[in-house]
Amino acid sequence: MFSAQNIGKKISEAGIKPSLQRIKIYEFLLKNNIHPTVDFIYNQLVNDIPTLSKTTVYNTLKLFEKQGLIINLIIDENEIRYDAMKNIHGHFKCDKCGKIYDFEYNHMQLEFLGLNHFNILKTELNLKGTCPECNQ
Amino acid sequence: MFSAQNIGKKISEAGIKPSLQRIKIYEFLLKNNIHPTVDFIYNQLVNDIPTLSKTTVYNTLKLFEKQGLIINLIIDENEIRYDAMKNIHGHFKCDKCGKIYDFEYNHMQLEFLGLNHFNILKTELNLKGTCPECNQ
DNA sequence: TTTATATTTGTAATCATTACATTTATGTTT
DNA sequence: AAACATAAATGTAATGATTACAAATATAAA
Ligand SMILES: [Mn+2]
Ligand SMILES: [Mn+2]
Ligand SMILES: [Zn+2]
Ligand SMILES: [Zn+2]
Repeated sequence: MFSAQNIGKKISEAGIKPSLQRIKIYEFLLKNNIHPTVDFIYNQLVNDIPTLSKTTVYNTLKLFEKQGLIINLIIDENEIRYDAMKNIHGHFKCDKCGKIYDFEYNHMQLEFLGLNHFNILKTELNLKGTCPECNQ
Repeated sequence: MFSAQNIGKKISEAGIKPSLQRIKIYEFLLKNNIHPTVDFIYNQLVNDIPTLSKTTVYNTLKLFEKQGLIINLIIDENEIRYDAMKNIHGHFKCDKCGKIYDFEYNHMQLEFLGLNHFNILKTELNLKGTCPECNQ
Protein backbone atom coordinates (compact mmCIF):
# COMPACT_ATOMS: atom_id res chain seq x y z
CA MET A 1 0.00 0.00 0.00
CA PHE A 2 2.59 2.57 1.11
CA SER A 3 5.88 1.25 -0.25
CA ALA A 4 9.07 3.15 0.34
CA GLN A 5 9.19 3.93 -3.37
CA ASN A 6 5.69 5.35 -3.42
CA ILE A 7 6.38 7.45 -0.36
CA GLY A 8 9.61 8.77 -1.81
CA LYS A 9 7.83 9.54 -5.05
CA LYS A 10 5.11 11.52 -3.32
CA ILE A 11 7.73 13.53 -1.47
CA SER A 12 9.62 14.18 -4.70
CA GLU A 13 6.47 15.28 -6.45
CA ALA A 14 6.07 17.94 -3.76
CA GLY A 15 9.50 19.26 -4.72
CA ILE A 16 11.28 17.82 -1.69
CA LYS A 17 14.28 15.50 -1.69
CA PRO A 18 13.32 12.21 -0.03
CA SER A 19 15.88 11.72 2.70
CA LEU A 20 15.62 8.84 5.15
CA GLN A 21 14.18 11.07 7.87
CA ARG A 22 11.66 12.66 5.54
CA ILE A 23 10.48 9.30 4.25
CA LYS A 24 10.03 7.94 7.76
CA ILE A 25 8.12 11.01 8.93
CA TYR A 26 5.81 11.05 5.95
CA GLU A 27 5.32 7.30 6.21
CA PHE A 28 4.36 7.66 9.83
CA LEU A 29 1.72 10.25 8.99
CA LEU A 30 0.33 8.10 6.18
CA LYS A 31 0.12 4.95 8.27
CA ASN A 32 -1.09 6.57 11.50
CA ASN A 33 -4.03 8.83 10.88
CA ILE A 34 -4.06 10.16 14.41
CA HIS A 35 -3.10 13.81 13.88
CA PRO A 36 0.06 13.53 15.94
CA THR A 37 2.08 16.33 17.47
CA VAL A 38 5.76 16.85 16.74
CA ASP A 39 6.62 15.36 20.07
CA PHE A 40 4.61 12.22 19.41
CA ILE A 41 6.15 11.67 16.00
CA TYR A 42 9.62 12.19 17.40
CA ASN A 43 9.12 9.71 20.21
CA GLN A 44 7.81 7.06 17.84
CA LEU A 45 10.54 7.44 15.23
CA VAL A 46 13.52 7.83 17.50
CA ASN A 47 13.36 4.09 18.01
CA ASP A 48 13.91 3.52 14.30
CA ILE A 49 16.40 6.37 13.87
CA PRO A 50 18.36 6.76 17.09
CA THR A 51 20.16 9.86 15.84
CA LEU A 52 16.92 11.65 15.02
CA SER A 53 16.67 15.21 16.25
CA LYS A 54 13.42 16.87 17.26
CA THR A 55 14.50 19.91 15.27
CA THR A 56 14.49 17.75 12.15
CA VAL A 57 10.92 16.73 12.85
CA TYR A 58 9.92 20.36 13.27
CA ASN A 59 11.75 21.44 10.11
CA THR A 60 10.47 18.54 8.05
CA LEU A 61 6.83 18.98 8.98
CA LYS A 62 7.04 22.70 8.34
CA LEU A 63 8.60 22.01 4.95
CA PHE A 64 5.94 19.41 4.11
CA GLU A 65 3.23 21.87 4.99
CA LYS A 66 4.78 24.69 2.97
CA GLN A 67 5.02 22.41 -0.05
CA GLY A 68 1.42 21.29 0.34
CA LEU A 69 2.23 17.68 1.11
CA ILE A 70 0.42 17.72 4.46
CA ILE A 71 -1.77 20.08 6.44
CA ASN A 72 -1.55 21.28 9.99
CA LEU A 73 -4.29 21.57 12.55
CA ILE A 74 -4.57 24.35 15.08
CA ILE A 75 -7.31 22.83 17.17
CA ASP A 76 -5.87 23.51 20.59
CA GLU A 77 -3.43 25.99 22.00
CA ASN A 78 0.15 24.97 22.67
CA GLU A 79 0.24 22.24 20.06
CA ILE A 80 0.31 21.93 16.30
CA ARG A 81 -0.90 18.67 14.84
CA TYR A 82 -0.27 17.25 11.43
CA ASP A 83 -2.39 15.35 8.94
CA ALA A 84 -1.46 13.65 5.67
CA MET A 85 -5.11 13.38 4.68
CA LYS A 86 -5.60 16.36 2.41
CA ASN A 87 -9.21 15.94 1.31
CA ILE A 88 -11.55 18.50 2.80
CA HIS A 89 -12.74 17.27 6.18
CA GLY A 90 -13.39 18.51 9.67
CA HIS A 91 -11.94 17.55 13.04
CA PHE A 92 -13.52 16.81 16.37
CA LYS A 93 -11.39 16.85 19.50
CA CYS A 94 -12.71 15.14 22.60
CA ASP A 95 -12.25 17.28 25.69
CA LYS A 96 -11.92 14.20 27.87
CA CYS A 97 -9.71 11.68 26.08
CA GLY A 98 -8.07 14.15 23.72
CA LYS A 99 -8.58 11.96 20.67
CA ILE A 100 -9.11 13.73 17.37
CA TYR A 101 -11.72 12.32 14.99
CA ASP A 102 -12.12 13.06 11.30
CA PHE A 103 -15.54 13.76 9.91
CA GLU A 104 -17.00 14.80 6.60
CA TYR A 105 -19.33 17.71 6.08
CA ASN A 106 -21.25 19.22 3.19
CA HIS A 107 -18.62 21.78 2.35
CA MET A 108 -20.09 22.34 -1.12
CA GLN A 109 -23.16 23.86 0.48
CA LEU A 110 -21.22 26.06 2.84
CA GLU A 111 -21.72 29.76 2.13
CA PHE A 112 -19.71 32.61 3.57
CA LEU A 113 -21.37 36.03 3.92
CA GLY A 114 -19.31 39.18 3.79
CA LEU A 115 -16.13 37.75 2.36
CA ASN A 116 -16.27 39.26 -1.11
CA HIS A 117 -12.79 39.81 -2.54
CA PHE A 118 -11.24 37.74 0.20
CA ASN A 119 -8.74 35.19 -1.08
CA ILE A 120 -9.47 32.04 0.91
CA LEU A 121 -6.51 29.67 1.02
CA LYS A 122 -7.38 27.44 3.95
CA THR A 123 -10.58 26.33 5.66
CA GLU A 124 -10.58 24.71 9.07
CA LEU A 125 -13.68 23.34 10.76
CA ASN A 126 -12.96 22.28 14.31
CA LEU A 127 -15.43 20.87 16.80
CA LYS A 128 -14.99 20.14 20.46
CA GLY A 129 -16.99 18.19 22.99
CA THR A 130 -17.08 14.61 24.20
CA CYS A 131 -16.82 11.48 22.08
CA PRO A 132 -19.10 8.42 22.32
CA GLU A 133 -16.49 6.44 24.25
CA CYS A 134 -16.32 9.15 26.92
CA ASN A 135 -20.09 9.71 26.98
CA GLN A 136 -20.82 6.32 28.57
CA MET B 1 -24.59 51.63 24.93
CA PHE B 2 -22.16 49.87 27.25
CA SER B 3 -22.51 51.62 30.57
CA ALA B 4 -20.47 50.50 33.54
CA GLN B 5 -23.69 49.29 35.16
CA ASN B 6 -24.67 47.21 32.17
CA ILE B 7 -21.20 45.71 31.93
CA GLY B 8 -21.15 44.88 35.62
CA LYS B 9 -24.59 43.36 35.32
CA LYS B 10 -23.55 41.10 32.45
CA ILE B 11 -20.55 39.95 34.44
CA SER B 12 -22.71 39.26 37.47
CA GLU B 13 -25.20 37.31 35.39
CA ALA B 14 -22.35 35.04 34.39
CA GLY B 15 -21.77 34.29 38.06
CA ILE B 16 -18.66 36.47 38.36
CA LYS B 17 -18.07 39.30 40.77
CA PRO B 18 -17.56 42.53 38.85
CA SER B 19 -14.27 43.91 40.09
CA LEU B 20 -12.68 46.96 38.52
CA GLN B 21 -10.25 44.88 36.47
CA ARG B 22 -12.95 42.51 35.27
CA ILE B 23 -15.20 45.37 34.21
CA LYS B 24 -12.39 47.05 32.30
CA ILE B 25 -11.38 43.86 30.53
CA TYR B 26 -14.91 42.96 29.53
CA GLU B 27 -15.58 46.54 28.48
CA PHE B 28 -12.51 46.47 26.27
CA LEU B 29 -13.71 43.33 24.53
CA LEU B 30 -17.19 44.74 24.01
CA LYS B 31 -15.98 48.04 22.58
CA ASN B 32 -13.13 46.64 20.51
CA ASN B 33 -14.27 43.77 18.37
CA ILE B 34 -10.77 42.95 17.19
CA HIS B 35 -10.20 39.52 18.76
CA PRO B 36 -7.26 40.70 20.84
CA THR B 37 -4.62 38.60 22.51
CA VAL B 38 -3.89 38.74 26.24
CA ASP B 39 -0.83 40.80 25.55
CA PHE B 40 -2.75 43.36 23.52
CA ILE B 41 -5.45 43.76 26.14
CA TYR B 42 -2.86 44.12 28.87
CA ASN B 43 -0.94 46.82 26.99
CA GLN B 44 -4.09 48.81 26.32
CA LEU B 45 -5.45 48.64 29.86
CA VAL B 46 -2.25 49.15 31.79
CA ASN B 47 -2.58 52.83 30.94
CA ASP B 48 -5.90 53.00 32.75
CA ILE B 49 -4.90 50.69 35.58
CA PRO B 50 -1.16 51.13 36.23
CA THR B 51 -1.09 48.30 38.76
CA LEU B 52 -2.62 45.80 36.35
CA SER B 53 -0.87 42.45 36.15
CA LYS B 54 -0.74 40.32 33.05
CA THR B 55 -1.60 37.33 35.20
CA THR B 56 -4.86 39.03 36.07
CA VAL B 57 -5.68 39.39 32.40
CA TYR B 58 -4.94 35.71 31.84
CA ASN B 59 -6.98 34.63 34.84
CA THR B 60 -9.89 36.91 34.05
CA LEU B 61 -10.20 35.87 30.42
CA LYS B 62 -9.98 32.21 31.37
CA LEU B 63 -12.68 32.75 33.98
CA PHE B 64 -14.89 34.63 31.51
CA GLU B 65 -14.54 31.79 29.02
CA LYS B 66 -15.29 29.12 31.60
CA GLN B 67 -18.44 30.97 32.64
CA GLY B 68 -19.56 31.38 29.04
CA LEU B 69 -19.27 35.16 28.99
CA ILE B 70 -16.82 35.20 26.08
CA ILE B 71 -15.30 32.71 23.65
CA ASN B 72 -11.73 32.07 22.69
CA LEU B 73 -10.29 31.58 19.23
CA ILE B 74 -7.52 29.16 18.40
CA ILE B 75 -6.88 30.39 14.90
CA ASP B 76 -3.10 30.45 15.03
CA GLU B 77 -0.47 28.70 17.06
CA ASN B 78 1.20 30.50 19.95
CA GLU B 79 -1.70 32.83 20.64
CA ILE B 80 -5.17 32.64 22.07
CA ARG B 81 -7.57 35.37 21.08
CA TYR B 82 -10.77 36.43 22.76
CA ASP B 83 -14.16 37.51 21.48
CA ALA B 84 -17.17 38.92 23.32
CA MET B 85 -19.42 38.29 20.32
CA LYS B 86 -21.08 35.02 21.14
CA ASN B 87 -23.43 34.56 18.20
CA ILE B 88 -22.36 31.80 15.83
CA HIS B 89 -19.93 33.21 13.31
CA GLY B 90 -16.70 32.34 11.58
CA HIS B 91 -13.30 34.01 11.50
CA PHE B 92 -10.96 34.87 8.69
CA LYS B 93 -7.33 35.68 9.48
CA CYS B 94 -5.29 37.49 6.86
CA ASP B 95 -1.86 35.92 6.40
CA LYS B 96 -0.37 39.28 5.47
CA CYS B 97 -1.75 41.93 7.83
CA GLY B 98 -2.84 39.54 10.57
CA LYS B 99 -6.24 41.14 10.94
CA ILE B 100 -9.11 38.86 11.95
CA TYR B 101 -12.47 39.39 10.27
CA ASP B 102 -15.84 38.09 11.39
CA PHE B 103 -18.16 36.55 8.87
CA GLU B 104 -21.50 34.80 8.92
CA TYR B 105 -22.22 31.45 7.38
CA ASN B 106 -25.22 29.24 6.90
CA HIS B 107 -24.59 27.14 9.98
CA MET B 108 -28.16 25.83 10.00
CA GLN B 109 -27.49 23.96 6.78
CA LEU B 110 -24.20 22.52 7.99
CA GLU B 111 -24.29 18.73 8.28
CA PHE B 112 -21.70 16.56 9.96
CA LEU B 113 -21.28 12.98 8.78
CA GLY B 114 -20.03 10.30 11.13
CA LEU B 115 -20.55 12.12 14.40
CA ASN B 116 -23.46 10.15 15.78
CA HIS B 117 -23.45 10.10 19.58
CA PHE B 118 -20.83 12.83 19.71
CA ASN B 119 -21.66 15.63 22.12
CA ILE B 120 -20.70 18.81 20.28
CA LEU B 121 -20.06 21.70 22.63
CA LYS B 122 -18.13 24.09 20.41
CA THR B 123 -17.87 24.77 16.70
CA GLU B 124 -15.05 26.79 15.20
CA LEU B 125 -14.86 27.73 11.53
CA ASN B 126 -11.55 29.39 10.73
CA LEU B 127 -10.41 30.61 7.33
CA LYS B 128 -7.05 31.90 6.26
CA GLY B 129 -5.81 33.72 3.20
CA THR B 130 -5.45 37.36 2.19
CA CYS B 131 -7.92 40.16 2.79
CA PRO B 132 -9.11 42.70 0.20
CA GLU B 133 -6.84 45.42 1.59
CA CYS B 134 -3.79 43.18 1.13
CA ASN B 135 -4.93 41.90 -2.27
CA GLN B 136 -4.37 45.25 -4.03
C1' DT C 1 39.83 13.58 -4.22
C1' DT C 2 38.43 18.35 -3.54
C1' DT C 3 34.74 21.50 -3.37
C1' DA C 4 30.20 23.08 -2.84
C1' DT C 5 25.55 22.46 -1.30
C1' DA C 6 21.87 20.35 1.28
C1' DT C 7 20.38 18.15 5.33
C1' DT C 8 20.64 16.87 10.02
C1' DT C 9 21.87 17.54 14.66
C1' DG C 10 22.37 19.58 19.43
C1' DT C 11 22.12 23.45 22.23
C1' DA C 12 20.59 27.82 23.51
C1' DA C 13 17.11 31.36 23.11
C1' DT C 14 12.35 32.89 22.71
C1' DC C 15 7.85 33.60 24.13
C1' DA C 16 3.13 32.61 25.55
C1' DT C 17 1.17 30.52 29.33
C1' DT C 18 0.86 28.64 34.03
C1' DA C 19 2.08 27.86 39.02
C1' DC C 20 2.54 29.71 43.19
C1' DA C 21 3.35 32.58 47.07
C1' DT C 22 2.49 37.27 48.62
C1' DT C 23 -0.17 41.37 48.87
C1' DT C 24 -4.33 43.88 48.59
C1' DA C 25 -9.27 44.38 48.62
C1' DT C 26 -13.82 43.04 50.22
C1' DG C 27 -17.07 41.35 53.38
C1' DT C 28 -18.44 39.50 57.98
C1' DT C 29 -18.34 38.92 62.93
C1' DT C 30 -17.40 40.44 67.43
C1' DA D 1 -14.08 50.19 64.86
C1' DA D 2 -11.11 46.10 65.22
C1' DA D 3 -10.35 41.36 64.14
C1' DC D 4 -11.06 37.83 61.17
C1' DA D 5 -12.06 35.27 56.93
C1' DT D 6 -12.45 35.06 52.06
C1' DA D 7 -11.80 36.62 47.38
C1' DA D 8 -9.11 38.91 44.00
C1' DA D 9 -4.95 40.85 42.19
C1' DT D 10 -0.09 41.02 41.80
C1' DG D 11 4.86 39.73 40.83
C1' DT D 12 8.11 36.38 40.02
C1' DA D 13 9.60 31.96 38.77
C1' DA D 14 8.76 27.79 36.18
C1' DT D 15 7.00 25.32 32.18
C1' DG D 16 6.91 23.76 27.60
C1' DA D 17 6.40 24.16 22.69
C1' DT D 18 8.75 26.31 19.11
C1' DT D 19 12.59 28.71 16.82
C1' DA D 20 17.39 30.37 15.97
C1' DC D 21 21.74 29.22 15.08
C1' DA D 22 26.12 27.12 14.55
C1' DA D 23 28.45 22.77 13.99
C1' DA D 24 28.45 18.19 12.03
C1' DT D 25 27.15 15.00 8.56
C1' DA D 26 25.56 13.51 4.10
C1' DT D 27 24.96 14.15 -0.82
C1' DA D 28 26.18 15.88 -5.27
C1' DA D 29 29.20 18.11 -8.53
C1' DA D 30 33.68 19.27 -10.35
MN1 LIG E 1 -7.80 14.60 9.67
MN1 LIG F 1 -15.53 37.22 16.16
ZN1 LIG G 1 -13.25 10.86 24.34
ZN1 LIG H 1 -4.74 41.76 5.16
